[in-house]
Amino acid sequence: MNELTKRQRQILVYIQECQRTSGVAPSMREIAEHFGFSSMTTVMDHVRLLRQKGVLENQPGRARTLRVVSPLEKFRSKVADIPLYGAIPAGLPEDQQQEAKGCVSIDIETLGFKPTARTFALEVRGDSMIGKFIVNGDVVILEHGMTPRNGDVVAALIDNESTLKTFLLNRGKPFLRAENPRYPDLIPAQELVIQGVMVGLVRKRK
Amino acid sequence: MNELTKRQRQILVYIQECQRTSGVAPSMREIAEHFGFSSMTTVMDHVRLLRQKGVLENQPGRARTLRVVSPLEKFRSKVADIPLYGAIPAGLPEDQQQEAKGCVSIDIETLGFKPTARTFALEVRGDSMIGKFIVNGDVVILEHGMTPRNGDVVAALIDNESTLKTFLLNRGKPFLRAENPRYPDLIPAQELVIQGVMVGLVRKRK
DNA sequence: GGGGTTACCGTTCAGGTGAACGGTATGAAC
DNA sequence: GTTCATACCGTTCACCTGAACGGTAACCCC
Repeated sequence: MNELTKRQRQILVYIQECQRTSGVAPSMREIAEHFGFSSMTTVMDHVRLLRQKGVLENQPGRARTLRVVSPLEKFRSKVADIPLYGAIPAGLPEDQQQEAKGCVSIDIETLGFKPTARTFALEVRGDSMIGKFIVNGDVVILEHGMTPRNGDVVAALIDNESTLKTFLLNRGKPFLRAENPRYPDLIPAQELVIQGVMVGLVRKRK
Repeated sequence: MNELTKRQRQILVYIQECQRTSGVAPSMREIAEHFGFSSMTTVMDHVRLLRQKGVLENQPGRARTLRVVSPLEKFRSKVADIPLYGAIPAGLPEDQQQEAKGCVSIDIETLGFKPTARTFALEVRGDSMIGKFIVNGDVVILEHGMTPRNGDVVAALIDNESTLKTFLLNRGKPFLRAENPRYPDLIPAQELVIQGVMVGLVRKRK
């Protein structure tokens, strides 16, 4: 009895579709029109059943408040949009999301961190950071203006290009180190601009 | 001139807040009530200005269609909710999101993969997979029922617990290998149940 | 001081909208 | 064959809602 019928599933999918494409839930009449119903009651019946089955919510008496309830609802947290830059030239992300080339959307619970206006993402090129288990193609999420702790991964501006390094405190002095035996650099941090501190990482299947 | 005034920002934030908390945009009168306006025109004026400045959209003539436009709008793709299991006992994720302990929400563009009902996430314990640059605390996203390719990371059921291994084809025969010199196991894949193939990974700051 | 912008008020109206009335047809279950 | 759930129709009503009318006050800029 708690199973959805074919028609009910169609209606649920349509409501979901509307929310995703236009961002707004359909009105009862719009649902009727879409399915060719000539009566409002038909829609009301379906909505009532879907609500009884716990897969749909609405605020009575108010327009367009239909909302599909997912089983994961109770776990879902806020989703943040983080701009993905191709490369960060000297300007730092002050002038904001103008030259973003993409967008990483992820919930803040999984990220373990509430993004700010100074949070951004970069795609990793090369394997200079395999020592920190970061590989080519990974997307790293960074926070600009954050004070790095010893051992943190940071993005630094080297030769007009963002490069990932490990931030180290050696006798109180900050240094940057590449995590790859082929590049055993150790650069005094003062000489460089630190663009951001790594706060997260996303990897997709190769 | 394209800057928002304090009042305009307040109204924009309120609209955003409504969408996030109740999932529905406020009506003009609800905005008026919230700010103590006794006239509808006040709200209409603000909405008109916010629309002119390109930070707000609405579908004329239809109720509750206010939508905040983000600068990242054009890059944003659909966000998928993936159940995060604490552990997967023998049953496999057939019985669905009942015993999920969390939810990973991420956009499908970043994930590089459109999740299905058989997609799930696991938290990595231990460093048996550091050879594949997967560390303790990482959240791996897996697809159940997918055929693994040579070298793919898979979750297998060992001693009633999900363990990550590398899937290898050795002279046509499938094997599972732990990516840690301390565990040089090489197990014929037939003896084990492969619960999923890794399709993504999320790491948060330690 | 005049013009432009912002920020409000009060009112009216047409139409969108949820909700409820009562009805029919179909198929599965017992 | 009766019962029940689903799936539709047609209509009406109150009120929510967007949109537009015209007006006032404050502020900044030139």
